[in-house]
Amino acid sequence: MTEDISEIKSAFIEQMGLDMQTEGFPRIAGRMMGLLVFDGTAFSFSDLAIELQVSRGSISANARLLQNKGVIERVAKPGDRQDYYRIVDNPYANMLRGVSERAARTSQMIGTVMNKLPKDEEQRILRLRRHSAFYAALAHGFMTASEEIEP
Amino acid sequence: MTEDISEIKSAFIEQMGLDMQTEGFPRIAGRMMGLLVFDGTAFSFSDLAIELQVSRGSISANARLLQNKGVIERVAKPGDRQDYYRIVDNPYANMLRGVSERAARTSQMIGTVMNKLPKDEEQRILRLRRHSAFYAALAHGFMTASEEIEP
DNA sequence: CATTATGTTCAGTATTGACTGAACGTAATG
DNA sequence: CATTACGTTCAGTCAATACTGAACATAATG
Repeated sequence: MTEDISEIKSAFIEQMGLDMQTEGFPRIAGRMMGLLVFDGTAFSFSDLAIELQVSRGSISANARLLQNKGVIERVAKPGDRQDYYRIVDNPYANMLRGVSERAARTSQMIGTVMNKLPKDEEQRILRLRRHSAFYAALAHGFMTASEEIEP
Repeated sequence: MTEDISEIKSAFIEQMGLDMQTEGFPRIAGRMMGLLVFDGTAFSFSDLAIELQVSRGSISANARLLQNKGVIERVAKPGDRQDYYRIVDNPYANMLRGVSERAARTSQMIGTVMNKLPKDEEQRILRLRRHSAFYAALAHGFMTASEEIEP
């Protein structure tokens, strides 16, 4: 019943890679996150490259990406000048806040378009209002989810 | 203050195209949706091709895409054998349900991985549990948003 | 039946973006 | 100072995918 852990691990990592890819992120970013979530420990820059079997260039790019998203953080190890990365305490709330903000921005953008329309365009204004409300609801939903995770 | 409507319109359409593109959909699908939202009326197949300045092949592919997503619907006009498309009454709730289901599936996938781990892997199980909970919260957030829109 | 209108399919093209690997700059080490 | 370790950058490659346009199938029209 209990498979070899290393098999479970690599399956999980690959799955995370695919998931992130369908969400529009680079696959390597997903695999990197998967590795860090699964093991929980900090990995050095070069260990990441070895473990994930990718070039250092990719590690550099994707580590920065995940760091900017607030998903991983850089930590120092005394007596070692390599960069170490680990998953932050609650990566998910950070991610959600990001998505929520993007939705809110889109909602506002549509509101701006709406306000440019002459007053007598009632039907059109109504449609755009619904459209804007959709993104507002999205933003709200993400915020709710983020608070649910990190109360 | 009030710009020419056709300018607002094309700006809106292009913006929708870009937004959808960043969400991982074809740009034309976004523009098509933008046009249909902005005008609210049904467009014939060939009018869509003309208005959006794209090939009929693209209209065919993207209309099907949006139709499968429950965003637009095909309507018939008496005395005209062309296909007409219009935005459905509430496209947004449909979209949200789709995303919500995807998140729920991922949450379950992680749960499955979790259950394969031996019981003494407590820390790892805890990390995966949090991870799974994240996607569950996401799915829940989307559902909330969908209900908020379409009570 | 011949012609026209309509939508789909598919091969080819263009574009986008991820990834590699080598060159590079910088800082630590001896 | 020379060497080594490290991370970044960038040009080039590869793969995925959007889009076009022509060929096609189907059905309506005259």
